[in-house]
Amino acid sequence: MMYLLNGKEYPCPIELAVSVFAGRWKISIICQLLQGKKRYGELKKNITGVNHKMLAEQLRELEEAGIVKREVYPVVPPKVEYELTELGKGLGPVIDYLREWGEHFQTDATGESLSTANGS
Amino acid sequence: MMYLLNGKEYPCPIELAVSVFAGRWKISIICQLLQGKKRYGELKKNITGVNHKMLAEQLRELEEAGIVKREVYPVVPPKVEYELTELGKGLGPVIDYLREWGEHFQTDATGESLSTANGS
DNA sequence: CGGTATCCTGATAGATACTG
DNA sequence: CAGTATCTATCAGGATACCG
Repeated sequence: MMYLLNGKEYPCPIELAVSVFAGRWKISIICQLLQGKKRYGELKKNITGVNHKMLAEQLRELEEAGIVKREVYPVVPPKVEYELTELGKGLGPVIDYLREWGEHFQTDATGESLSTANGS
Repeated sequence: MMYLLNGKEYPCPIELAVSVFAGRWKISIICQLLQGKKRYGELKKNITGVNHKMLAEQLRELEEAGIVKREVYPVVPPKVEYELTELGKGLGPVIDYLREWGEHFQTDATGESLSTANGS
C-alpha cells in the first residue's frame, strides 16, 4: 500500500501529510484560508514577508495537492480567489493540534508583543 | 509573544511544531521511538534508507529540541539508547492525526504491498 | 492584478572516511 | 558500535524582470 501525492509516492501517510505543509509559507496560507475565501492580493498583504514568486508557487502546489481550490474571474484586471477544498478543511483539527503542542515552547522573554503573525 | 526552539524564534507555534519533524528522517525516528526505547543500531536497521551521518544528525537535533533523550552506557563497545521525552510523547496524538489525514491519499494501485515502512 | 521565467544563493542531504 | 568531519550534489527559497 502506498500513498500518492502530486505524482510522488510515500510509503507512509504521515510523511505525506507533513510534506503537504512543509513548504516555507504553506502553513500561513492554510491558516489564512481557514478564515475563508481570499484573493491573491489579500494573501500577499496578510502574509508578511512572503514574496510574489513564493506565494504563487506554494499556492500552485497546494492546489495540485487538492488542498486549495483556485477560482479565476475573467475580468480586467484579473481577479483570482483561493479557498480550501473539503480535504483542505480537514486540516483544521491537525493545525489545532500542532498549535496546541507548539505552545509548549512559548516564551515572553522578548518584551515585544509580536502576536501570532500571519493569521495563525 | 514568541516561540523558541534551538535558539531559533518562531512567531507562530504551528510553524515551530512543523519544524520539529520537518527533517528528512525525523518522522521515522519519532515513530520508532513511540514504540519504546531503542538503540542506535536498531534505529539504523529499522529505518530503511537512512545513512549513518543523517541518523546521528537528526537524532542530535531532536535531542536539542527536547523531544528525544539520549542515554550513553560507558561500555565497550559503546551502547547508546534513545527514547522520547514527555514532550516527545506528546507528539503521539499529533502523529495519529497526521496519519489519519494522510490516509485520504491512500492508493493500492501498485500491486506491491510495501506496508508502511519505518514503523509508521 | 496576477502568473511565469531566469538566475543566484544558502541550506540540506548523501557518500565517504577517520576516531575512540 | 556509535560519533564526527569533509566534501559534493541537489534543491528550495528569494530577488528580479517581463508577460497577459
